[in-house]
Amino acid sequence: MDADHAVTALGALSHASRLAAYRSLVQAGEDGLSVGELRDQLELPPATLTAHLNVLRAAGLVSDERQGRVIRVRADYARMNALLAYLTENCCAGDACTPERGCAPKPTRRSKP
Amino acid sequence: MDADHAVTALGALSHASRLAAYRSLVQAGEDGLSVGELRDQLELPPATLTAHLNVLRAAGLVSDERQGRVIRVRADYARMNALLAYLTENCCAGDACTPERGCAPKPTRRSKP
DNA sequence: TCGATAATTCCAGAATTATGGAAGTGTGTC
DNA sequence: GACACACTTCCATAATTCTGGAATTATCGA
Repeated sequence: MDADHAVTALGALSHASRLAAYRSLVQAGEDGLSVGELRDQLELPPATLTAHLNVLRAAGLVSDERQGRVIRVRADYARMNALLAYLTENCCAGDACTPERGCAPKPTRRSKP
Repeated sequence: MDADHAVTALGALSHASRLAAYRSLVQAGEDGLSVGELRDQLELPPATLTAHLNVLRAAGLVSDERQGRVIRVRADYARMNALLAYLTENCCAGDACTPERGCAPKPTRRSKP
């Protein structure tokens, strides 16, 4: 994950409809959801939903697979984890903060020695 | 963290200059950086940097404190962790995925019983 | 082949966001 | 007070993103 990819992914998620769609997919797990199921949940016109899905696709946050007439969409967990890791990379000036543990710098450590 | 706050935070980070600024602050740790230090790193005109900082401030991702003539800016780790948690909330249909561990659903589990 | 269903692309007007020069607000120093 | 410095606000232009109707593509079943 480099800066450009991160910006693209964050931009893709920074819209109420797209974030809602993405979260539904994350919560749906590996089976994902069909575009129609997403449409029912979000109540968006088809063209609008497709436009949003295209943004998520371009960002690599979801993948899809045609199954007959329906297209099944899934969240890409690897990419999500890479994004989360990027945001916290080398955080807190080495003060024992990791993506696993969360970031919480020690309460006191001023610059003056 | 609700959907609106998450969208605002993600939107704030979805810009190359703001993401770079935020990551610098995350990596700087609790001491943060002054606006001038950020300006030197990012090489942006003052008005442009201020506009970006205002977006990060409005999203609650950074806080600042005036110290004499300089303004010191810090990343808000609590808010960052809340955002990361929101993205992975209830993920993977309960298949043992947590923000701590990352999301990696089991390879096979189709819907058909 | 024909019709129905699922989803997409095309397109253009509406809305939002980005950029940075010029002017303004605090703050410290002489 | 007068000046320099650090940063902000104001504002107008430019650039990007959003939205959804209409037309199009793809698949399935009869």
